[in-house]
Amino acid sequence: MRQVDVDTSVGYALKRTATALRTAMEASLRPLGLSVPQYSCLEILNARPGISNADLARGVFVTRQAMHQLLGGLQEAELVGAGGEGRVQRYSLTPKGRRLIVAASAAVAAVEEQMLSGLRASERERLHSDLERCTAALGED
Amino acid sequence: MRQVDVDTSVGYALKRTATALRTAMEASLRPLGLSVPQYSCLEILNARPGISNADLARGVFVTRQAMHQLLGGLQEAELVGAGGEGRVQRYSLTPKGRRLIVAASAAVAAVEEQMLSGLRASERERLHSDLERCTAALGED
DNA sequence: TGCCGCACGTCAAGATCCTGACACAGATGG
DNA sequence: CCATCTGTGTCAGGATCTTGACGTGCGGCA
Repeated sequence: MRQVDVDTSVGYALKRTATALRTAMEASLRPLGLSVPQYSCLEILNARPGISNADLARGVFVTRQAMHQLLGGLQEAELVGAGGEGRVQRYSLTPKGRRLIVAASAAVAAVEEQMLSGLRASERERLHSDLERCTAALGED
Repeated sequence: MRQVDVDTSVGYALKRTATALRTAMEASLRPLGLSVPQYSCLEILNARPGISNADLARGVFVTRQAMHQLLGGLQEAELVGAGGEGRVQRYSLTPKGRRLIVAASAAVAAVEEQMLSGLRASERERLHSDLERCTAALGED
């Protein structure tokens, strides 16, 4: 029976890296008054305006309920606006939100650049490709 | 100013993979009655018997308080035992805990094998190396 | 047309984790 | 020898996320 070794396990390395990245992102976003889920929400909202609550939740990897109250806070801060015609509310960034996401995205890009500072461009693409292959392999139930 | 693109960002790919791995691990460990933090705790406890609460917390990437009540549940289930001489309690696996971690570790190893099924051995080592380089690059404040 | 499945939004409750705080043991340095 | 500091265990309190459930609208299909 195969076992798991903490030192050689790719899964543990993945968790370590993900945790370090999240910690660095939190520190980077704190001056802007944003948490990581809030930033993720704004980022996706910037890329896909008019998205619904449920689709947004899937993009940030949280439940619809969590996204719901997350959006409540962002609307309170006047960073996102809700404009829906039917039953489903469609959200988009306010001008204030658009200004903030530019700075936040740059801050996160700097963190990501620091994380990848030891890798060349070809190695970065290789890492990205490997990660997506792993995600795809886990997706097949 | 550089921005973040959801499709090409290594950070997002990292988050997607880590989330997929955690979800698969939860499904794999549920039949054994273990959550992911509980499994992580047992795994580290198996590798380093007699470890303290604080060291354990650092290994699982949670706070000491969270680890404290996590250990409470594991002691309730008689999977770990506490034997301390001084002020610091030293924890280790019970025979029951040792039996369970063997099965749990095998289940998690199977999930990890599925995740890496599309990569050859050399590619796996390469991925592991790249991830550790990223972690190291983020560690330098 | 009418029915049924499905996804969405939303409310309530519970669990998990974190922040803040306090007391205490052991190491360090005057 | 004593003061100080760091690390640890522990106790609330609060914030965040999840699970579970309910009502509603929308689209496929007989």
